[in-house]
Amino acid sequence: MARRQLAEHGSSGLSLRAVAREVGMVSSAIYRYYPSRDDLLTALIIDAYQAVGEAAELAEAGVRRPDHLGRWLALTGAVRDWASQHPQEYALIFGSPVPGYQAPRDTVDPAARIPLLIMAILHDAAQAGRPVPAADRPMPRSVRTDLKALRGLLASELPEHQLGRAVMAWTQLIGSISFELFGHLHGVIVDYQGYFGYQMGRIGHELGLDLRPGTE
Amino acid sequence: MARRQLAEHGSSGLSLRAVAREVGMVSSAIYRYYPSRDDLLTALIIDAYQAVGEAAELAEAGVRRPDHLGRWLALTGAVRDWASQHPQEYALIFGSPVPGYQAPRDTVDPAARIPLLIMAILHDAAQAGRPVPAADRPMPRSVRTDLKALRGLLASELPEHQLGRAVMAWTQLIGSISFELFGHLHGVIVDYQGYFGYQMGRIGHELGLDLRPGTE
DNA sequence: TGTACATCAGTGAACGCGCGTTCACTGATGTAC
DNA sequence: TGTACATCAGTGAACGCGCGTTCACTGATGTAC
Repeated sequence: MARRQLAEHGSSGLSLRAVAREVGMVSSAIYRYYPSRDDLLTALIIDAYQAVGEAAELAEAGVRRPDHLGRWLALTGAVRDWASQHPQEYALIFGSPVPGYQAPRDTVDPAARIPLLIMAILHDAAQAGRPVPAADRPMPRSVRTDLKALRGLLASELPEHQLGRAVMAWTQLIGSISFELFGHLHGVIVDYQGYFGYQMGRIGHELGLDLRPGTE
Repeated sequence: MARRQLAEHGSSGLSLRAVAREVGMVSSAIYRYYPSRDDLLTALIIDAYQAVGEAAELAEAGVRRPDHLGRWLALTGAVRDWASQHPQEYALIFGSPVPGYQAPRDTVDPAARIPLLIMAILHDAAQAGRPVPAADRPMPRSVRTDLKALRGLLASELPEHQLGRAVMAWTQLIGSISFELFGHLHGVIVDYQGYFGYQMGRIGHELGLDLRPGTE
């Protein structure tokens, strides 16, 4: 019961007592469900990753499969929307790490949901015959090694420089949302949504998602 | 005295009592220098912005003026170095906002130091005859308006799309450092420094900092 | 169908801790005559 | 050169608060016979 309530409610404050308050229980009752604060925190973090991942997947799934740029834009827009609707949960997963808390392995898979979705779009684009933009500059050997390992992990066929672009795109997506949410563009950008869309369009362009298929 | 000690010491913990401990005073002594925790926090934030700004300026100033890409790489490398040497201070200014704290106007100027330096590099590059990359996609009217206002503020002559790229580059710089520092690339990237340099090189390339002068 | 007991979900008081803030104070340093 | 007083930098005890955690408990629900 309370577990479901927790899952539905989400966390607006991240202390054990705040969570208890939110679900209308006394703080000690939480210990019926989680052995300690850190375990509660882990559950909240996993919940948040799943929630944002689901939002992204849902939006992305609503776009025609061959429209790869559209899928990228839907995904990124959904992440931004989710973040602005759940700023506390967003900060919990993408803000400063909680001091003294070490994330366990269980958080890894949920955290990978969105990056995997991005990779899937790039994969589909290549599969559909969309040319992968050429490498525009030399990549250091060590970076190539890291990205080769990643490619093995994903069983992907994309070239390293395209995987590098994907990791950059994922970094930029979260970096951009954090900058907006944490107020670093205050006084510079007024139409955040417009600026975000423009940015993500440019990144999608760099990923080659708007290139005509079969032009390689 | 204690003020200087504070300035030299920096903040490794951000609570008033932690700062007092660090400078070897009793917590109440802090009130001799700052009327409240929020004022202390403001001072620490300004200090941190100035410190990272100074590190960036110093590194950038060490590069030959015509080497615009080198200046960008020096600047970004210095910010990353500073961040990894002062993770707490970095999180204070670029991590999740402190709950209940509202940054006053005094933080605006120090916070603008690095973005202004980035703009200066782009300005110098254009001045030196380096062609500014053409706009590659249409920019929404609202974004154009925001960037025009920014251009007025800076008394700059750069075209809007180049200013947009500059804001993106600034966002990417901090986004990339945060991703590394907050552990989001754990297990994916091993050689963080190499990957960071590669990334910043690509961004400098997109800014046109490696284009031959006079080729426009 | 009724009684006896076990399981379960949650309560409420208490603990020790670090926090921001206040207040009366102490003792060293500087200034006036 | 010596005394009297003001200023200053920092001390130490105390406050109320929210935190994570413990513990003995209560009362509702489920199961056995």
